Amino acid sequence: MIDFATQLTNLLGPEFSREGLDPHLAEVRRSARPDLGDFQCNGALAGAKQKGENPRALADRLLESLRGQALLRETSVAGPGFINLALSDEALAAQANRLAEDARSGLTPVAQPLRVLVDFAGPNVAKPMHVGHLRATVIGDSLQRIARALGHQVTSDAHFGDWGLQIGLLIISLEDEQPELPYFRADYDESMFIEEPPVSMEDLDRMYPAASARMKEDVAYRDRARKATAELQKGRAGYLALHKHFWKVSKFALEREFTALNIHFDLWKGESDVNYLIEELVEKARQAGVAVPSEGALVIEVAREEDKKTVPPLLLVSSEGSAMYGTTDLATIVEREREVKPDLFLYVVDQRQALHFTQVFRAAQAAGLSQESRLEHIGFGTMNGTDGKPFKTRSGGVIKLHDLITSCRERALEKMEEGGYGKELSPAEREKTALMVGTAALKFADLSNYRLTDYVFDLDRFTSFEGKTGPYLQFQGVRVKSLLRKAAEQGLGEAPIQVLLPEEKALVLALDGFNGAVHLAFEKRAPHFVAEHVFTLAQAFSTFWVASPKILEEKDEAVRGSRLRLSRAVLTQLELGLGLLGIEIPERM
RNA sequence: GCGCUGGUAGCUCAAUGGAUAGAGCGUCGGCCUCCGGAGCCGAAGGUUGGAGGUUCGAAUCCUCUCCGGCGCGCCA
Repeated sequence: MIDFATQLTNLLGPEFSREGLDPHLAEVRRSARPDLGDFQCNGALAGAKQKGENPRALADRLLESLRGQALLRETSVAGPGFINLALSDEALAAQANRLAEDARSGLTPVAQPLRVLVDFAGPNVAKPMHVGHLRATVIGDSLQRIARALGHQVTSDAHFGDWGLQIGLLIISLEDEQPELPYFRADYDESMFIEEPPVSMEDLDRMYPAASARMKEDVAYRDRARKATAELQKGRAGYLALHKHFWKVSKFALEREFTALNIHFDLWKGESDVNYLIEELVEKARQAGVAVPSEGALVIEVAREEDKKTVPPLLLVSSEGSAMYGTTDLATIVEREREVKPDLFLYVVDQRQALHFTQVFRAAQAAGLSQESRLEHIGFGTMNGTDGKPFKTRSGGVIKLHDLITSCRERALEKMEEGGYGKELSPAEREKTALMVGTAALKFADLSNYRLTDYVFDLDRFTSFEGKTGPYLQFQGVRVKSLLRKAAEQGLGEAPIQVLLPEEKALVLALDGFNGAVHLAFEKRAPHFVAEHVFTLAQAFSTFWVASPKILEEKDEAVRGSRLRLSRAVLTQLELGLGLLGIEIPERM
């Protein structure tokens, strides 16, 4: 099925072409003036400008052959040359029924599916996920869901940060704590491997910040860490064994969070997985003259004449001989080009790393590893506390994602109990629902903001069951589920949708906007368009709900059946739309 | 210093160069013999940070400027 905006655009397109104008000018959108029409087209204004004629006259000619179209009840030209289009009742009803029958709720796949690689979350070894990871995770997951829904072939990768200096730091930190471990022996070999990990996640969490802080003041310590890093990368067996331990311990802890958030990755590749490619990568770049020595290191120059800013070179090999952040990113591109062959790479990473990605993408182009045009950095702003500053605990520490999820879940449970809802649920179900509601609060709050803006985290506001929140949207879904459940119990069936009330018309038009919202969200790589749509839909439903009270008691079977079918269509779209944001609707709450 | 971002209602945020800039919260006023009222309807509240410019038309594009956040070679 095709949404109204597209149908109308397709109708007007040939008319613009006939006038010798670009059919793109025919783009039709929802009207800003519902009193004048359901949809509008502004193309006559720009078109008349090109032709040097009166826009109203042009608009009139464009509309001539549209008269008598079954789709339209009325067409008119207003103001300087706005084209207003009003839909016929028949068209509205027909579209409503098509939407209700469509399991995809009107969502159409893209004409040209792409292989899309989504790199997001980027959790690190030894560092529990904190609030900073929330946005990357939630936005990245939503983008992968949206891309899949549109028919793209998506591969998602957590891109585990398990390489580089942080591992070197952990190694020397552990060496100081437990020098007796076999992994530090120069003659270590695999037969000495001990299955039991030498550290717990708590140990890593304690060691890393301490070592990181010490490195900043203690130059000798930093050099030791860098040396350990270089040795690890060169394949020192004992260090590789430690790396394996760190990796396993960290991944186990991280998966707990991803499971709670209902987030899935196709790949859980780490930076260490591309280490085998680095030597060849560096050698080729050096031979091709792309990589050049500079201040003792090996770099790829990426500055360009047209740059307004100075773009520093990408550091390929440090003076210590170790691969850097950008190096592993380049190697990762090589591996992805070989194994996934993406048409599009999306890197969902904090906006503060924009410069880094500029460097990597240019270097990838320069070294012939990929095409810059296919590499995209999807940046995002930070999550701040109610004081407007980056979100911190009272003592000034970083809040762990796990604790954040826990407090959302607990608050959701409190709200449910406060309102006396969910009483019929078993304690286990209630806990499960509370987690669903809590994560919905967290995700919707994040995804309803445009990704590049910073936003203020306010637990009370986000977990509120009223207003523009995840729980409110779930609640609307729960209401419909309850209605449909009762209808089924009473043996009340559906019937073709009739659009009788203005609230029903508004609801059908809202439903019809889903397809456009999802496509726009992917084009802009901005899930908030979906969030916005779902909220608009929920509001339209609520208005309809009040305008057509007691559907179950409606005596007219056709009217009752129509409203039940319309309600079910709403539920389908709410579930799909919220699903694109990674939010589930419980049966009861 | 250079660059990237953001600045919209009291607060938190939307708005693919289009008509009268919209929501949520808060405030004020309505609607409960209600399928889940955690809802709905209405009102007040704006020189879109400021100044120029482009355009038939600017929150949106350009220039300058003020304020906040951030980034600028051996961390990731």
